[in-house]
Amino acid sequence: MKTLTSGEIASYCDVNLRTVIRWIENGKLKGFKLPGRGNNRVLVEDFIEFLERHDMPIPDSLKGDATPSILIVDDEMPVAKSIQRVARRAGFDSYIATGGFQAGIMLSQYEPKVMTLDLSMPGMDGYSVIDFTREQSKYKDLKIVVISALDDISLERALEIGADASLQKPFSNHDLTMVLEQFMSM
Amino acid sequence: MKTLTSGEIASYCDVNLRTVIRWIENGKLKGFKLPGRGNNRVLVEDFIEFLERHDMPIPDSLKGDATPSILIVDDEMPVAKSIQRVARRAGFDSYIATGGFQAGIMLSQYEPKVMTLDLSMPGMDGYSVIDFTREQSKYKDLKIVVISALDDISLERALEIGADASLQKPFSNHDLTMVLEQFMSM
DNA sequence: AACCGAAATGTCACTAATGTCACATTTAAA
DNA sequence: TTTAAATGTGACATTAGTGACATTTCGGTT
Repeated sequence: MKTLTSGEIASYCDVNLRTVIRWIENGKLKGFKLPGRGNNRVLVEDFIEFLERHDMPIPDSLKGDATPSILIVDDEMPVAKSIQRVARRAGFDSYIATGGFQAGIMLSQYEPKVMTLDLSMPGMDGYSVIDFTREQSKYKDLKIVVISALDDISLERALEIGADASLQKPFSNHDLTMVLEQFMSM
Repeated sequence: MKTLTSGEIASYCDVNLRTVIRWIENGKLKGFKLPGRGNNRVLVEDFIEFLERHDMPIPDSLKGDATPSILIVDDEMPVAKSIQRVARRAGFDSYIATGGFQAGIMLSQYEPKVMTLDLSMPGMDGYSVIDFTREQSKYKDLKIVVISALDDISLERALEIGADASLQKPFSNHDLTMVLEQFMSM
């Protein structure tokens, strides 16, 4: 729940402070007032929404974490570690979840940019994970990379219901790197 | 009767600590002082009233405390629904998760006060869920109620590794109500 | 092109609120 | 008990809000 002052918004938009206050007064920009003399505060999310609504450029410093991460979901630790190595070599932070429950908590906690998902984890339906994630608008920007030893048809089905890429085991480090770099730079 | 420190309020409002103290001094925000040097404390309800009075956004983490909820983790929807009925009749809000992944996300998102957990869900190790949850200080106050058709020994083991109560299937609505009421009032 | 006028934005000075800093002291955690 | 983190305080530095007025912008008109 980070907020911005009218002054910060003024400098972000390269506009006079007076103008920002008028935007808020007119209801063009949603904000609220502190009890004292009524200094204005604007929620970052409201400001971003405002910028998008007016097709204004969004400053990098507002775009969330400076270091986007990767969540690796795989019950086989060796495999997970090897994915992590590739990720690290490409310069990305990553976390490993070896079960569905952990994956859910870590996804919610770290808000990674990319999630690699082993479709064939015992006792966990990868498809329903994709389904459930895609239902939540909160994760609409999350990229899901399905990794599995299953056949092509299974991978295609995963793509159909919302995965963004698929890799068949065994995958080449090069292919994985390409996919990660592509998604992490978006 | 939870209270907040001046520092917590400062970070909630994204305002300097000095300012919060001034608000309290001016009577704009109701609070009281500790005997020591007069460190400030503010009742959550007073703070919420203050936020509402000034049309300021109310942080999710405070809304949660206002209406503590229950997360029901069970893959069998009829069972989950029946637990939910009991919860509702006792006056509690509840959410249902039918898989580990969903459970993780919902736990993190709703921050329920109590989680009922079916130990014998296919393809999901209930013990590891308890283990993982207990490792995180964030969920140290979460009450875990294990519900299972397994034998006594399994239930006891669950209690040993961190569950707070156990109920054997089939459970009586009365027993469940008692457990829920006990934990929800803590 | 030049002109016009309304609406939006910028400027300025002044006052009040908020932030900063250093340091003593208390709390809470280990 | 020890130790690190949080809090309160005073003096002072910055920033924000306001009103009145100047200036720019931008569309339509000549």
